[in-house]
Amino acid sequence: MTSTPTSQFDAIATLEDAGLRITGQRRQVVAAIERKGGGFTAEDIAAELEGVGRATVYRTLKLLVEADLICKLALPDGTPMYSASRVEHHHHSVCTSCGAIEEFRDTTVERVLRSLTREIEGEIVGHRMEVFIRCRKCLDSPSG
Amino acid sequence: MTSTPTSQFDAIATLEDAGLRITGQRRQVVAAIERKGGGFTAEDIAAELEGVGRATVYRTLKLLVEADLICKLALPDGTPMYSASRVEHHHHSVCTSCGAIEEFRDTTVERVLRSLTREIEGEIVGHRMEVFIRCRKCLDSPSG
DNA sequence: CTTTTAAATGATACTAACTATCATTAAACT
DNA sequence: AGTTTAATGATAGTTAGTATCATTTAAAAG
Repeated sequence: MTSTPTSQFDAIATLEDAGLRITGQRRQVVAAIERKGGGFTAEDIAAELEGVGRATVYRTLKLLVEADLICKLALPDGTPMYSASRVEHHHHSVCTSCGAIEEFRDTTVERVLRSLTREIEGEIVGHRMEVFIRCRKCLDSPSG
Repeated sequence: MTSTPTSQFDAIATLEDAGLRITGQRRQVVAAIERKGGGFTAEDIAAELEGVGRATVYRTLKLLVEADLICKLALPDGTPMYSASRVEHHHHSVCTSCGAIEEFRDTTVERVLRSLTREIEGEIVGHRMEVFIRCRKCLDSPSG
């Protein structure tokens, strides 16, 4: 038995707990996200689910981001990508060659933020950190 | 005599050194950026410089980003912002209330990246970090 | 200085990633 | 089953850019 990284039922249950209606479309979006390995775009999902309107896809992704069930991040040029969340308080590595997105968890990032509390005027309410990489697969490929 | 944080002549000289032509439009975009305090959008610049075409504004901003003379960053919702660079290897704090953007320099961030070298599969080629805050001015204002 | 030439510009149209509107549909509570 | 109100989808609009290409102009050459 393998682990269930992001269970559809978790996501659906979380939406339900938030007082939202569980519609067929929302189930389909959640299921489509689970089928994706790394990152994906909103248009990926919209193209895959022809029976679900584009507006609904965007609305559902926004709900999932707000519920911390998925993350919205950006490539170096600003192109938005989404990624299913597996662990809390993580950050992302993004391969600039193949677009693969991985989560990583590093407590030192949290330590940096605490040290910034002394350095930054004002109250820290959030942060974003992305590390851009050339992943092992791309480095090992013939085009190296 | 006050310091010249980002001198127009620096930016123009850098573009010139890169073998680019120094046009009136590029001078105007650089001058407009210098007049801005914190962050700004491409449309801010385009609206301010009616004599310069929108496409040229976007093209020039891209050149300046590539030359590390300005940074492109994003608000929590992904809205892109630009900010003139004053120091190297810095990161940004963005006030989620008033949009003020400040640079900060923290060597611990660089230390985190070095520690990630051991944790992340692949080669780190870049990173982005933004800290979202409520700035002192907004915290101190009546609406607190 | 004038000529040359290739880079830069601006107008226009286009794309990507959303967001607003609003009539219609359907969860889910009773 | 009936009611209510959230959710949907079609459409149009917005924001942030990019592509095309005829025209202009910086700057190198003569």
